[in-house]
Amino acid sequence: MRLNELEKIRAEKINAMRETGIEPYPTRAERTHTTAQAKQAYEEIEGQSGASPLAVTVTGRIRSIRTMGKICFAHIEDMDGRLQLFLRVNEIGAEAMKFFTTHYDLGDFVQAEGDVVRTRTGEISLLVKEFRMLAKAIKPLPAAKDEVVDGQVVQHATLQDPELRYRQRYADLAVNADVRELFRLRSDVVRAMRAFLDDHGFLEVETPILQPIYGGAAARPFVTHHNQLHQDLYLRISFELYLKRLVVGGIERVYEIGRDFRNEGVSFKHNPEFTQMEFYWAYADYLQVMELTEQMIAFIAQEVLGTMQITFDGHEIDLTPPWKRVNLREGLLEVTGIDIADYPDSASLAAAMKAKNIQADSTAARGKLIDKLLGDHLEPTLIQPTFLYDYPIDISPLAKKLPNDPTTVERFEGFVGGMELCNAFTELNDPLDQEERFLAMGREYVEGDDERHPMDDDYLQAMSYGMPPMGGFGIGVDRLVMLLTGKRSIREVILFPHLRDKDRGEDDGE
RNA sequence: GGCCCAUUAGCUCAAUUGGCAGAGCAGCUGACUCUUAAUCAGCGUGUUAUAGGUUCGAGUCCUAUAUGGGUCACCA
Repeated sequence: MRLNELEKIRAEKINAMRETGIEPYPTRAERTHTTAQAKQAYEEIEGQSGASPLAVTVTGRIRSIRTMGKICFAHIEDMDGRLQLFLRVNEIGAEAMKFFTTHYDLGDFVQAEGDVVRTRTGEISLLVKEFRMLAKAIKPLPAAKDEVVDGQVVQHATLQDPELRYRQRYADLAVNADVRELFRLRSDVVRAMRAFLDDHGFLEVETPILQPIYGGAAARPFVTHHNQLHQDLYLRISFELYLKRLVVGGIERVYEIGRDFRNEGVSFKHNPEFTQMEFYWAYADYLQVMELTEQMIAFIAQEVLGTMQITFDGHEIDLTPPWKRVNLREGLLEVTGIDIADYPDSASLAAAMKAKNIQADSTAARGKLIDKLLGDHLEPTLIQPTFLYDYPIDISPLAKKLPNDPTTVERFEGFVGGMELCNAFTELNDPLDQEERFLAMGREYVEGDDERHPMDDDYLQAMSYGMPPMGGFGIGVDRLVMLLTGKRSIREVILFPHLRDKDRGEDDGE
């Protein structure tokens, strides 16, 4: 390990401690109270006359030290918060005081035992009788200093460099309490989502991440290889086809929360691996799924934030159901003046778009053009929660056609804050129709669009055994967390977002 | 992948038309028995991302590279 000047000084303290017979990395620690428990316990007995002193043992990381000759104040931080340690020569002796001030640094993990007291300025503190090093830090944490003004923590210097924050998330978490809070909230979101689905009779399952045939979404997969089986495998791009197999098997309400992998561009809203939740609901259609969706999101917001009013990207957003419902064709007509029903093929649609000065690739499929219109012109306007419904069939190969319109499928997407949040449809359960769609996809696949669906014979076989009508749903959990925390970058809500490898760069000819 | 911006001390940031690289925090030395961004006195810790180039002289100008950020393309 290469050490800089600061680190050498700390490493030297480790040696000095060992020389006096003190182990700076002891095997065990003791704790009777967290910092918050200690404070709470003290407040409960504080007023009582004749109460005996509250003796506690706490543990945590040293976040501040203020030495004042024969006394010393230091804050330690644990997962619950902070507690001030109050060391006095009167209490521990000059030798122990000297040892503390010369061997203990910011960032060290310590254990301290003593009585909880209130200092003259009113802060509940631990009057230390015994203290012990639990783990000596060699590297100084990135400087972070804050003060509490009117109950608000004001940060004066923090770790801000995004690269360092993402690559060394441990340091980010250690010094930025709001980051810890965000990931606690993320955990709350997932827990609330799970509770909602469990309460509605859904069974949580786990399906393969390594798949011989990928499918369920239009995305390029990661490829890997099983050595002993001499078999290429794909990291899943969605759970869809496996979860629907389970509905064939009789699991009428099923969901999975897990990781999807897509071998595509990285951006502020795309990470190569991201957390997805999908559920499938037998005997329901997309309208019922729509209702359940708005209830679920509202429930999660209420559970996690205590409100359905959120602020995202400067917009006040109200998640209270029911959400606005807009027919895709009508929505596009309103913002672009183009009625896609008037243009049944891609050539005429592309021409209509060009007539409106909208860039259009006339060789693209009609569905792709509609998707582009949607993404460029409609999506950014959908700030308040909105369901867009009824999508063109050619970008929805797993969704069921409208009973009276074979060009359109029963599909909706939910948008909030100008961002796509979820996607759902009435699932196609006709195996012959599905085979035709696969074949059509296969043709496009061969023609070079490597994001199209390969044929999945086993999935067709499953459907051939009989698949009940059902509604299906998928939501990007990371995006939901972005929405609920007001973060514009997906990297802020993923603990270890993907970053380029810093140590390479020479030998991988791009 | 294209374009734009950034990269200076452990952290946050300065540095005039190209002219000796410097502040706060933390760190080191000392003082201080109720501090809390503690205070006071002293100490500046650096391959200015990397490799070249222009120049008497480069943190500053030019080229390339790396990483990050933004944006466009891409993206159910």
